[in-house]
Amino acid sequence: MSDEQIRNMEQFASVSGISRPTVSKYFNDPSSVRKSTRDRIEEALEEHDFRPNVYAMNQNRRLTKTIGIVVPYLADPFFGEIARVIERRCIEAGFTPHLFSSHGEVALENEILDGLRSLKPAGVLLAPLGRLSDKSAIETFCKYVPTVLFDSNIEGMGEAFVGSDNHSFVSQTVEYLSRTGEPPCFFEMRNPANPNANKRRHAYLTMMERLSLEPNVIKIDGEGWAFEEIGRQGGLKLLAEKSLPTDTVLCSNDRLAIGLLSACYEAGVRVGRSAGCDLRVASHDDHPYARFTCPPLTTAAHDYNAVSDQSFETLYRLIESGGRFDGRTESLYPARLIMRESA
Amino acid sequence: MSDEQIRNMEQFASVSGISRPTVSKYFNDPSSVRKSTRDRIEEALEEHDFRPNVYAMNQNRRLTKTIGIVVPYLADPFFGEIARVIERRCIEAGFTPHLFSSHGEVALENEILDGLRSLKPAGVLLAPLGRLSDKSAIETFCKYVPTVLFDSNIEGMGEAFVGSDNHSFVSQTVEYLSRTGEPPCFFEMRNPANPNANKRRHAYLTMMERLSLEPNVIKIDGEGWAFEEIGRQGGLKLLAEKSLPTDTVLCSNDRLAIGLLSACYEAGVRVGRSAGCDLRVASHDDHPYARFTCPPLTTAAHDYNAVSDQSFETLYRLIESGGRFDGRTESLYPARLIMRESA
DNA sequence: ACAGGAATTTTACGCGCGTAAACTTTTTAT
DNA sequence: ATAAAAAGTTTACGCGCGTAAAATTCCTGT
Repeated sequence: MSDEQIRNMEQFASVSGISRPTVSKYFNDPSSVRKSTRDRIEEALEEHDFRPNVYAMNQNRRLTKTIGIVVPYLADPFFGEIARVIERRCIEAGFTPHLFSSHGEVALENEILDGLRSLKPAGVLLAPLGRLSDKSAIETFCKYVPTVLFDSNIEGMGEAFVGSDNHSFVSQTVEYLSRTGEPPCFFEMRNPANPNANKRRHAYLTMMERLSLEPNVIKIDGEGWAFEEIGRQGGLKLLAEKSLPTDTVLCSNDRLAIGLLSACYEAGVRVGRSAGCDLRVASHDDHPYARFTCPPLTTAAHDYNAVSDQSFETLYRLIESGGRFDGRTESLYPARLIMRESA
Repeated sequence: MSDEQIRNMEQFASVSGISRPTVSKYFNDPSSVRKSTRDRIEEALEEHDFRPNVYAMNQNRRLTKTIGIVVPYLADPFFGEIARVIERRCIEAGFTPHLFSSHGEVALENEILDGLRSLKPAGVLLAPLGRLSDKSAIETFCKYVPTVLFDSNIEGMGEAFVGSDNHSFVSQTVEYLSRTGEPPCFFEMRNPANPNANKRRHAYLTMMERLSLEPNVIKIDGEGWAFEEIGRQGGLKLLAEKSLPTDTVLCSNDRLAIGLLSACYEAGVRVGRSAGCDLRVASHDDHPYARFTCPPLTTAAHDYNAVSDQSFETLYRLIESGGRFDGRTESLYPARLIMRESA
């Protein structure tokens, strides 16, 4: 590596013996220049390790190579994992991902969207807060920025939605549970923030009807994103009151189930499907910690990779199409039942 | 809000009746202009909602208002939580935080640092991977960018380090455990990625010696960041071989402990401090899930807020000081023992 | 009312690169 | 070999804002 510092593309172009506009083309898309020139540039690149100024690059470009990724709550390992896979796809495709977390707050979600607009990203992958989201803020945002929603759907927002097929999740768990024991009651938050929760309740009710079983929805109190604690408190209350209607509980999501299992342990209720157990608990999501609960949690797993890949692919097509699709598409991925000890 | 779109600061300045350089000053630091002008600008701002072009702003600035935050593994809720608090501090202080996760990979850590350099951030808060980190890459990075290390220390790197006092963590748990029952053995990974792990082992050995007790370090196999699974496999092996030397296990960190508790449950080993239990398990970190394990985990808690605040404060002072401190400082925060059921 | 300093305006330049147009060279196809 | 097409070069302009210097206006205290 040479000692003299290259300060701008002009200087770099001259030391590499190529004109600046061509070098500019190269950095925009290496495959857009002839192989022989590409080689010369890359040779010079190893010599002088020059990187074009990000700000100057993007300031006067029609479209940046930036992709925004917004998740509602990054302390949830589920989103940590999704973000990881999506980031990787972006980088592989030559984009620069920018990751944001709303941390469960509408104000922050709006701030992020605001800031994102001034980043002028090529596109945005948005997993909104859900019920709490400021619909009109998101709608306005989507008007200016090509956006694909994922994980949680808000009707009509964004050019497409990619998520999991909640009916597939619930139908598998309900079918399995009612086939192998008492039919499940459904354990959820009274005012779920996430729209998936509503879809899951509906799917539960539909499935129970189809199986000619009596549905039973248990709604527990609590607000916010501390689902485990909410599940735990709700569980403790139910167990103390002995008001569980069946010996089989299907939780809306794994984080609630983690709290419920903790409550069961504390209350001395044995959870599991083997003989001598008092209660079966199952759930949905296959949270990264679901396999470490006591007992390990039977759950319906997301196809993390499929959702991540499809989210990015859809956004990529959207960007290529100039930011608009003809119609809003929804891609839903089915679940895979993961049988563990809890049910 | 007016219908005519403001395209640049020039136009905004004219509609607000202020000169462009003054408007520029305002956006750089609102308190740097007279209150009367500030009011006029903010009035116009409500009318036309103009935001200066980020790229043009930063391109020709001595110092951007960007702060980079790098964590080793974002799917770990511990870092999710820390990132949340730090991001908030940055925003409050008028900076724009950019969050990155190395996802446990050196190559990615290096890429992030590379990309960060071209972002020309005012400063960076870096929680390195640790043992796996490319020391020379980090050293080079720190030469160009004012950097404060946090969570995991690499000797001599960065202008300062802010983290937890591992001795405080371990001394409290060891003291408590040996006072209330059999002295603990120490449960850790054979090749821990995180330097805190080494400090904790040393602290354990020191404490045991001080208490005139026989130390016993158990090293389990496994690589990577799937600590829970590593802890679980290690635990299953130990329990099957019945090779645990004492009935009290102190884990290096909570994620290992979560795995170990899962193994205990599977093996039918009753964990807890009450009568009739086979094993006591304690640990360090107060992971967000530690209170939901079965039984809830006795652990030594980080002062999350103090570490986050101090990290940001230190970086802020560093930026104000022009990017260099006279000497490298290390701020260590003590732990708080959290007694739960597991020990 | 006035001096003195602070704040603002004017003027002017440059940052580093995208991009367009016209021209020249190289490659590909006939 | 020759024309057509593709790729590269030259030249030139502009993006939106930071920033510096000089001129002007404003505010504060007396």
